[in-house]
Amino acid sequence: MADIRSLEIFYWVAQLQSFSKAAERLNTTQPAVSQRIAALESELRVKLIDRSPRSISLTDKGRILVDYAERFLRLRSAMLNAVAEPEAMSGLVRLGVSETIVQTWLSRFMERAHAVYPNVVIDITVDVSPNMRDALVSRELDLAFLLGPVSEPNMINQRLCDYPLKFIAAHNLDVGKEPLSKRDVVKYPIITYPKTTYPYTFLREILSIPELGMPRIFTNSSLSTIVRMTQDRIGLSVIPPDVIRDELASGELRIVEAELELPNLVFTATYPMALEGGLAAPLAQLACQIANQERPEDDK
Amino acid sequence: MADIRSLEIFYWVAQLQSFSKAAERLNTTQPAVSQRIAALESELRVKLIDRSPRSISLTDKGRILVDYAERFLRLRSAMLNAVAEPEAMSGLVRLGVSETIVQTWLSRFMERAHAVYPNVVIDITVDVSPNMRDALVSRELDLAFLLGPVSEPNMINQRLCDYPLKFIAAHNLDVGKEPLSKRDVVKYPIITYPKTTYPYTFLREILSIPELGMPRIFTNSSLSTIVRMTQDRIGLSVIPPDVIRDELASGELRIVEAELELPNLVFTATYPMALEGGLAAPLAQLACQIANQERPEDDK
DNA sequence: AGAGGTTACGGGCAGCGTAAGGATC
DNA sequence: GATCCTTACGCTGCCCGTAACCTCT
Repeated sequence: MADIRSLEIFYWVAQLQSFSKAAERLNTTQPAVSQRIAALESELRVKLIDRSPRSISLTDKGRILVDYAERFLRLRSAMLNAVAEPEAMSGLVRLGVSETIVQTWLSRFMERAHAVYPNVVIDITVDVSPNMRDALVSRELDLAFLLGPVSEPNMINQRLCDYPLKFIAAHNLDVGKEPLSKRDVVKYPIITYPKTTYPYTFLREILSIPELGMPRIFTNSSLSTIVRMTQDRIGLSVIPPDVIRDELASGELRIVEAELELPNLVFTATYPMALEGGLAAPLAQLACQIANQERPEDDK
Repeated sequence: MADIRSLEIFYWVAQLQSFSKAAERLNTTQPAVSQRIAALESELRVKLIDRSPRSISLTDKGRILVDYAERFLRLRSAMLNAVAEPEAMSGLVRLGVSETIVQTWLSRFMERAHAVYPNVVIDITVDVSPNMRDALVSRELDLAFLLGPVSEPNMINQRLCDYPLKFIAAHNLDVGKEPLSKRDVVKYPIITYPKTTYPYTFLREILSIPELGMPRIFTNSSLSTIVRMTQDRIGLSVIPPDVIRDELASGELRIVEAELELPNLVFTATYPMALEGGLAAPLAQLACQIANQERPEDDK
């Protein structure tokens, strides 16, 4: 009676405003969801959901129950974190990751995560931060490592790491020895993150010189392509040096000093409150450790 | 996973420090309890209970889990009270009742309770208050209507009703017209509640007259027997007039005024916090209404 | 016709109760 | 031997998934 699983299912139906989406989210079938909700309603002797053919909405009692369901899920998370061994944690976490993180410490994170939580399946999606922000809000992601805090209610942001942005050039691109002025910089095409992201908008703003018109900024959603383009001397790229540590070490690429003040990229682990299983919080914690620990070269 | 039923069972095992007692309490068999606990332990990958052959004790993790289990049960109660129709409530409530209550408004309470919560089974035990206090502490009762607040931690007391104590005599017992002095009173045997109860100890205290020795106090755990003894002119009884409303109305018994200050009997509905199902709290609430509503004669 | 929810049906498995086993006093 | 928990085993009933159905756009 009053099974917690039913409440979890009801919670997701309420969140996603759809039986079928909830079924997908919970890795089950739509009839199963339908049945659980029906059972819950008959058990409580209360109608919880108004089924209009085209969309569903919660009744008053339903709205109250969502609140309780959320408290149940939170309590379960807290309980599992408090008493269960990590091996006991299981489930699927939909993790969104910014490509910058992929190029730096994601693999280390995945290793550790799998070691600590061997029974947790992590589903990774690589995308740009604005998309992931939307996906978090619409509950398509459980957790994301992305750029900047997400200032939505019910979102928890945990700071992971700061990466400075630098101008990067191929070793054989002649850019002189002195720090570049703004006018020097705009002689080259600039290669950086996609238009929807903060680095792009910032560069577009700061590099605008009225007499010269728009700077040439090439964007690419694939970091490795940006790196490749830089190696091919297409232009200067603006990325964190941390993602090209190998190329810097081998001298293939180098940092070009400039007189421009570039902001740091701040990454956060962001997740909605009250997630089922409570996997998001400990994984964010783990990511925080990984992101701030010594670099792998120090291990050897 | 992390079924609330398992937590409920674990909670009772912890409370009663016994698998078999928990099984009895939950209307199931001892192997079923054993199995649930084993499943819980393997699910959390944690040992929860130290099984010594002669007694069991909780591990550290077990102690933490009891706390969470209690919070789950409380949350479930709150949820059911908030969203469920009363008909959805079901289960067994072990109710202890003082005989005074039986003689006054218990039947009305049972009627209403059955009307509002048709699927709740109430198991009534009539006993004296000190026994019920022990039974509450040892969790053999879920709820009791008894004398005075029970000042135990984790017990909730809700005031139900005050009944004045009076000296009662048979109509044909000659006791004069004037209010009786203490010396008048002790000429008669006094018939009242059992030795373990507050009225007895109070009377024994107040009626002690050094020159005359101990007053004769007959005690009886059956109120109706006390009434019968009073009718049979064995002596004066000290009981609340409310329990003999019919006999007073018919003139068979009468109140005898005395110069003694007798305390009121204060009844409370008392139950341990964090009970499963959340039935105790609403039933106590209902009892409070019944106990304070107009008397049945006013209905007609 | 297609999206979205309900109803019908069959199979798998969890959980319960009965019964037997084992350990300690 | 008595008490108390565990293990073994068969059965019931729940829950899930497949599939057919309904309804509204």
